[in-house]
Amino acid sequence: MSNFGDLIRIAREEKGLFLRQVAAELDIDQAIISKFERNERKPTKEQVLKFAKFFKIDKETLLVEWLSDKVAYDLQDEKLANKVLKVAEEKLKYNRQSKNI
Amino acid sequence: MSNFGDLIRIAREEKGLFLRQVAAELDIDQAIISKFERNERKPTKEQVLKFAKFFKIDKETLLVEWLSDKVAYDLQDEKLANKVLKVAEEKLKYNRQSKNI
DNA sequence: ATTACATTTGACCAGTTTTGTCAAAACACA
DNA sequence: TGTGTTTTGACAAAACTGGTCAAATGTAAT
Repeated sequence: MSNFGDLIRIAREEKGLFLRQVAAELDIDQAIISKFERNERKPTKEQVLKFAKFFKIDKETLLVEWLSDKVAYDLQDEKLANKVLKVAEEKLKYNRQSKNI
Repeated sequence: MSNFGDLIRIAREEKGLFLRQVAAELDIDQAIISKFERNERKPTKEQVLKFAKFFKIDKETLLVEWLSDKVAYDLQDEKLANKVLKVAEEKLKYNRQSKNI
């Protein structure tokens, strides 16, 4: 199962770059990027977009990876996770409809 | 579409109680409860359980309502919400399997 | 209109969590 | 061992949460 960290680590290695170089390019401390790659820290949305641009990864792909990591993390200890996801989906559907009246 | 705030407001009104009274009973400031009822603030998990107990609402029902509000809120501006939910579900499934090896 | 009471709002504080910075430690390997 | 990379951990700054309180607003009866 993929995750945000894997995606950016693989992308970096495919380009043969060091953390230091990516750090300089994106203006993010290399220690933080190291932590991103090991899923020890979650990036901000802005940072996700920086990575997508730099590594030419599809923006949506990376955002979905990042957001789903977050949701899965929030629900990891919840026995009710599946119910929660289903209800959340309904709520989002409902909200979209309400908005478009 | 229901939400946490509606559930506890309806429960309170069915019992004919004032915010002040619920506040005293649960030891939560009435201003905060007012905000919960209008979904202006999210309660903590402990508070959710307090409400469930006091109003005799099924614990799971209320927790699902609360957690799904939170997930839906996090994803409300995301066009990718549905993809995210699907991927998050897979991740949770995967994590549970990995744990039980 | 005034009173009495309930609810809502907003400003403020405190505590927690998140994010960024840095240098030292650990690792890899010639 | 020496060189360069990555990881770790301590620390501070910034952002976010949660609680408290009083004033403002809303509501209904007199």
